[in-house]
Amino acid sequence: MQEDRPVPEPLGVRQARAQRTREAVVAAAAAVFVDQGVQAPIRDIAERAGVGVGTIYRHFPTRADLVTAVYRHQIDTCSALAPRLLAESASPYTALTRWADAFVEFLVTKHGLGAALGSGDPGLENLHGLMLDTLVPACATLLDACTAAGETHPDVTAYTLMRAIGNLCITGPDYDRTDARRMVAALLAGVRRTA
Amino acid sequence: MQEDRPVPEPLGVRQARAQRTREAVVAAAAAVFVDQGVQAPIRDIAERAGVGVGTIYRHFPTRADLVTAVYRHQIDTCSALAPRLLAESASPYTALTRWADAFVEFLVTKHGLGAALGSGDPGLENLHGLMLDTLVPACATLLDACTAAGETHPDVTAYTLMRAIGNLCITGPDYDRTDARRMVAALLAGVRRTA
Amino acid sequence: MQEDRPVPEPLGVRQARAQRTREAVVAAAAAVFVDQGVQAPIRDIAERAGVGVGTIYRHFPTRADLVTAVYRHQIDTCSALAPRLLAESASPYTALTRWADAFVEFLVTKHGLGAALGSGDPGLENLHGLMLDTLVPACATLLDACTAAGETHPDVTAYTLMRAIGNLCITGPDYDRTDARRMVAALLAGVRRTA
Amino acid sequence: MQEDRPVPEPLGVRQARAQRTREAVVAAAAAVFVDQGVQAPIRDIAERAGVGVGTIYRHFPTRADLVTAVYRHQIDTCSALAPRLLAESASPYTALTRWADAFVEFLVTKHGLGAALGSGDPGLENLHGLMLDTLVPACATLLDACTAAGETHPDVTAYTLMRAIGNLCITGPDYDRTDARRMVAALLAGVRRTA
DNA sequence: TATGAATGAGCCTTCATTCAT
DNA sequence: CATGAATGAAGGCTCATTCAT
Repeated sequence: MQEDRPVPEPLGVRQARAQRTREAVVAAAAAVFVDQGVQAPIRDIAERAGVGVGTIYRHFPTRADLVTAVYRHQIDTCSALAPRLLAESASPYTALTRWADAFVEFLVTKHGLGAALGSGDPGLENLHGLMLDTLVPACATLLDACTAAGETHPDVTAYTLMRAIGNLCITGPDYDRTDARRMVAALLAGVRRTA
Repeated sequence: MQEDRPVPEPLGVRQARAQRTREAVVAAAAAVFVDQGVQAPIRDIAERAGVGVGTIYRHFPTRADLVTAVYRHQIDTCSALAPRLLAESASPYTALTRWADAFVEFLVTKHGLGAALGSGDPGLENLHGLMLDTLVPACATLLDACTAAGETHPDVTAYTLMRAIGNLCITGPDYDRTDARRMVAALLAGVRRTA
Repeated sequence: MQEDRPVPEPLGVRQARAQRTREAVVAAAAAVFVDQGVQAPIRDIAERAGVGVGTIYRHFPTRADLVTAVYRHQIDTCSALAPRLLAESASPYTALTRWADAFVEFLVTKHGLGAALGSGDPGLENLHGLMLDTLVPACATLLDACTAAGETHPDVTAYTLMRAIGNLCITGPDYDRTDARRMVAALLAGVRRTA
Repeated sequence: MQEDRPVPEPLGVRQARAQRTREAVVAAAAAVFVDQGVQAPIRDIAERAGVGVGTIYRHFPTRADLVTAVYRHQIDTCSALAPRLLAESASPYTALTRWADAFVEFLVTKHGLGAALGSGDPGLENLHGLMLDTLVPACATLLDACTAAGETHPDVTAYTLMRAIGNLCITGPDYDRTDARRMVAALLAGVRRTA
């Protein structure tokens, strides 16, 4: 007595359309976040995406869901970079600096994310958690290798280092990405163990 | 039922009262900023100060004016510390690290100020300007001395360094003042020229 | 060193104005409640009162506060009626029926209050509490006297009776105040102990 | 990539499936009404029934249609009870009280229906009409018999009585079904003509 | 000067309803 | 027939800001 689904195939069509809508929302949100920061009104995002506010809420019940979606892909990419660099680089510390370069590049091109991470804003805990779950382990891989090789001080944790790098990437009119890069480089130089 | 005006007060008395009101507002704002951050509702500050909201607007037309007033004294103190440390310390770099310690101490005890500085929030430009006008020269005094002594890289500007330190002092649940101190120390170690 | 209040008298003027505003809001709310019920949009009430929504929220932080204010006076009046009727009437039961008449009259002229009382709507607990605190004791005075005189069944509580009367006063197109009065009369006849 | 239509189903099969869907919706609605009242969101009902919201709108264009469908069967049962009780009972009044007991039982176990009936909510007129068309005649059968036997006051109409009973069955935290039963019994006692 | 009542723009969120597939 | 994504009107609530007294 099997249930024969009345509409088996057309579902894919609708799902595809919904997926496109979802992506349009994410793209619009990313753009608006650059302009206005992650606290931008939902309505602005909806308008930019050309959808109704209800559509945003359907796909992303909370603001944090949307923020997370916007940055997830890039966070994953950044995370996946760590083991690759570790394998390719001459030393763990070199890998760490290269990875930090990539992380900085990611942060400074995502205006507002750094501030979002540091804001402690409730409702952005998902994003915070995402960072913790993906980037911190990636960073830890590199840092542990450095520590094992005696290249860095052992009392610096991956989380603290990432948070510090994130903070250093909060740019503004008189402190641009070049400054951020230079300061991050200095920070890494500072944690290097002078053997 | 005529209005019987009381004897008009001497001008000095009125001004003194206004000054006291102003100080009460600043004190209340400082307390509220610690609890709620610099974006706290004006009304909360007014209530804490025991004045009407209009009074706050009279004394501080913009929020930035209030934020600035709250931190001005401490900023001045911090600024005045620089030449003293330079005179007392064995080397310019030592003076710089000590001064940074004091600056970090100031920032991490002022919940939300670090974030305010880094937020790029329009309306907080006054505070930004205050930093520029007082702390940057103070920091520059030390940094220039370091550079002159060949202790630091010459391509690090006082403004950039201050901004970086400010960012590193944006604390949170998992990144406290101890972490901030350690990261600032690492940053300064990183800008030191290894002669 | 006494604080001499700078503005002692004008306060009364403003307070009087605020009081008038408050009363205008209550009057508008009463009218709107008749038209739309107690769940009417706050904006509608504000428009009817000729004030901004903020003014409503200033005076009545919750909807229940407003509902309560609308009916408080009449509830108090109704409550105060009970001892008077008890003193004037030939028997406690007569007093009870007269008081019920007054209560019914109050309810049926306040379209929506009966439904509000019976709705169990959270947020209207204040009103419920007001009823409990003022009308139930008034009713109990009469009912206890009846019971003491052996005129009514002792297992009917004042609260239950009031609630029942309230329910019977939920009128509609085909069940008007005349019907409500008749049904309440029948109910009271039913609780009368046939000696 | 041509659409390969499956063999078209016989009409009867499709209709049967539609009927099952309809019944699933009614069952889900009944359950949701108990939990949330008759104003529950349509989506909640659709989810509980495992269908899309569009399906509900197809079968029941208005909310009242759905409410009506949910209670129709029980209303019919209750209605059919009247002549049976009249035949079985010792007196018309006894039949009336027994029928009222059944009606009360129906109402108090259907959370929210009593309030729905008394709310005067436009859009629930269908339900109102259903009551009028089926229950009122049933009640009238009994009431007319009572009046003819001189057991009740002739000026109480069946509609008014039913409405009153319905109102008395609006229960809440402090007025439960036991109270409702007692009050209905009192009401009926009150309309009894003391010969 | 100080007050604080009043204003209303603005944001959030829910949900009834439509319609293309 | 069934689906459920999309829409957008509607209502709640907050708070910066003004201004008459």
